[in-house]
Amino acid sequence: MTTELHDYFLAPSTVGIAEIHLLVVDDDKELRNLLGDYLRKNGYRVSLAADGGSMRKSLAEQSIDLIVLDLMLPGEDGLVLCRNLRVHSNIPVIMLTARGDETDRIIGLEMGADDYLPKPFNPRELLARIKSVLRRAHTLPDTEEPKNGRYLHFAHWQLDTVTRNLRAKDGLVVALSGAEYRLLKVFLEHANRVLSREQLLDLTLGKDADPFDRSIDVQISRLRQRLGDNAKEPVIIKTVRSEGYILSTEVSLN
Amino acid sequence: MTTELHDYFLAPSTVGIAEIHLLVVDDDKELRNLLGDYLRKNGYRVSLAADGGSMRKSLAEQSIDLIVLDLMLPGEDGLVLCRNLRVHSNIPVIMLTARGDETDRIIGLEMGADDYLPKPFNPRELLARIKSVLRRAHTLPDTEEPKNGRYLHFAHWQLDTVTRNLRAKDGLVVALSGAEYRLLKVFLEHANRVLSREQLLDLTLGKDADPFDRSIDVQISRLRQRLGDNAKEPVIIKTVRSEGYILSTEVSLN
DNA sequence: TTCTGTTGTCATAGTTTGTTACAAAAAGGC
DNA sequence: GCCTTTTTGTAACAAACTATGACAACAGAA
Repeated sequence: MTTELHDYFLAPSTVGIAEIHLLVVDDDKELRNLLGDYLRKNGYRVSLAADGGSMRKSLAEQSIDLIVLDLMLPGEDGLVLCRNLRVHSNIPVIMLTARGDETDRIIGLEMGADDYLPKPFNPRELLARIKSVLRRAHTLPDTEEPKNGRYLHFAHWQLDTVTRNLRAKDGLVVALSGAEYRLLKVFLEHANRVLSREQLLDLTLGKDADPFDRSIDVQISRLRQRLGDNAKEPVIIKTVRSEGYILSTEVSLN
Repeated sequence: MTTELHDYFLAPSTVGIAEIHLLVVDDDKELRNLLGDYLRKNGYRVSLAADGGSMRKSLAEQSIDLIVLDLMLPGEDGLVLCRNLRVHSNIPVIMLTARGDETDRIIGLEMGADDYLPKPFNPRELLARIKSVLRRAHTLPDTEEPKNGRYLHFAHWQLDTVTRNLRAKDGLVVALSGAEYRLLKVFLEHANRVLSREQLLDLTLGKDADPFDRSIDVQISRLRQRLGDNAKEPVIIKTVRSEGYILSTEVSLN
């Protein structure tokens, strides 16, 4: 009896049963404590941070499920923090901002926030958004897409869900076929995890695996070519021998 | 009471994304109809359902933007329905419930409702919440898109059922032929759903499908040209290989 | 009638995707 | 090391599918 990788992915719902740990980052002490109390009263474990430094400290020491981040922070800007979070982890972020300005909202989402809440807000509203974002974030395997806003972020690549293009910030555009798009999307949704051919088939085509089906290999090969990833020394999608493939986001493509 | 000519000009009947389609699910017939009338008077398109069964039927047949769901339903419980909705779709839900009980509110949000309204409520309150939830749900960082040529978001269009013109908010008017009009109308009525060639033939011509009929393909091609949608990279009407076509209003669902 | 625009059919070209076959690479045994 | 087995990469082929120009039939208007 072997333990299959598959087993690890079947029950991420258990994550939701554990106590969920939020990190509230706001420089306004009163608001911070108020939020902390309110969220605790609603069943969350809550840590607080006043600035980017203590935020990083908390992140290093604890396992955080979601960050509530004020846009305006002394020292570092919330947007910068948010972008860094996006690049270095996939902890969901809800941004708070002083004005309900459309521009801010766009910027917030561009920077990779999972949701956005203009001050002043109703705490109930925040609660609802936290739940909603967590729901999306924890729907890891199968079915629904956690498309937050328009793009899926992959370092500084963006997968355009409308055109099915992959766009780099520098303007480079890569057109993908349907299958390539689905495959890459699945990888992005499960970044930094090994995905077996079985899983990939299931997640892209809803098909179950014929034990000797090489179609995934071929699609991987095609996708790598599109992404400019060399199979001999792949940087984006790596092969895990006899297990499957993994997309790694710990990659800088400069 | 006379109908004046100018009424026609002021309020041409239109089918479009602009018209938002609500589904009210409540077993109390009187309240249901009352709500329906009230919401229609306020500019929404409204469907009604008395129980979980007819709710599902409506959802299968029509493109619904938001559901107003009573907590207490005969047969299936509203909460269960709500949770199922959450799992299987992302249509926003506003829950109605008999008591203004805090517990219920929490439960409602737990189950994934986007908002919650205790009975008895002021219909204007419901209206406000509907707007608020829709605003949140439509959190598309959309509109301006590049670049070389026209890239219009489809939500900005309206199909005029009198003149059979397609009108853009910016004043642009596209005249459609009869077949194109019927086709687009069907797409709008079933936005964000994949429609098979068979269905499209049936819905536009009442014809059933000859398995080797390419006429839909040709009409799609013509419609795309009218809409400025490039077949290589369609934004409005996308091809779903071996399934059919889908009109997407989201800058999403894959 | 003639003219004009609409619509279905057909034919052709182009795209996408799974399968197969074989070479190359990796892992192990000796 | 060298040989064998297992696994992966991918070119090449084939099958399935889609896009659309061209044309003819048709309909309605002038």
